[in-house]
Amino acid sequence: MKGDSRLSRMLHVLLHLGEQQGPVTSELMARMLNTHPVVVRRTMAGLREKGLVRAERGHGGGWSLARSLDRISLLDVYHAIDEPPVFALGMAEDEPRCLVEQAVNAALESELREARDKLLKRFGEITLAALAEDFERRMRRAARKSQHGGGCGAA
Amino acid sequence: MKGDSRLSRMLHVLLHLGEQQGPVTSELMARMLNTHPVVVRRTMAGLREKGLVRAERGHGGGWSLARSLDRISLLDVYHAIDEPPVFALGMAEDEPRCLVEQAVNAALESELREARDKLLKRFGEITLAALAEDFERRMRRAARKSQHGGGCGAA
DNA sequence: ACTTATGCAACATTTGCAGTTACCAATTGC
DNA sequence: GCAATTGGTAACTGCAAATGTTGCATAAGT
Repeated sequence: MKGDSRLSRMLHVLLHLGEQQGPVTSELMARMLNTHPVVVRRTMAGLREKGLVRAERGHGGGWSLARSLDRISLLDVYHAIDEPPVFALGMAEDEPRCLVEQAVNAALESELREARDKLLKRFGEITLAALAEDFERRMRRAARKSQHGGGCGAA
Repeated sequence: MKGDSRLSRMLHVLLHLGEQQGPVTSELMARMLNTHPVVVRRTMAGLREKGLVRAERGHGGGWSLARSLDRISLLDVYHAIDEPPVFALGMAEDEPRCLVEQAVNAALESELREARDKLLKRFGEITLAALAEDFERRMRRAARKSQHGGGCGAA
């Protein structure tokens, strides 16, 4: 595996939710993401708890946005998926007795914390509406070259 | 495990190498790192190939620095362990057909690339000698409070 | 020769995300 | 009421990467 793709996937389906109006089923989302409905529900559960989306059960049910895309930032989504580790790099021990290792940890933790803080700050400044705009640009550019619409194969 | 600890571990043992003069065996290093000699050899192999350390075989052999600590940066060590992934976050697909996903990937990749570049730039500015200085400070501070020396349990 | 080391391949273990199955709960339509 | 649809959740499997472990070959000192 190349990493935790939950953030990437949730951004993807949220943008699709922003396009379609009316609820979208986990089944359809799963086809968009090339995965399985249970994976969708599992990950979307966090977004529901944070109030980013709503889920309706039963006939005609599915997922819909609880806020407009310009009120959702990448940081909101990151929080909603439970803030998984940003870095693959880690310390050998968390509270080492060895003073050498303490010095190493202090330096690494300081750099990683700063990098993480800056990254999350940037995430906080980017809304899903901005990503949707970029998508529209790509749509228009693609439409000029070929003739088909630009959605997912599943959409 | 909380992440890839190879960078952390290599920094740790390199600082110990800087303290002791004369070769240190993988056996002893393994005790410093609470691991096994083969893990040490496996990871140190990269540093050897990059010319950061030397390994001598046979009686009285072991590992020693090929450069002084002020000529080794965190970035050098990162390169030497083969540049493992910095982030735990990744994309669902590398070359998606869906234009929505392309927009998501473009935004995420751009932010992650920038964060990585900045982090590695910082790594390039930090030498192991700087970490060793911080260790010395911790040593003196600990010596003032208690009576024992400040090395590893294994050292 | 014997002992001490590294070098290296092969295999087992662990950890976390992803995939899958199964069953329950809620809601709609007949 | 009953069947069909859809989310909620637990439990299990699959998989990839770092780590742990064993075994054996190679090199160097005594």
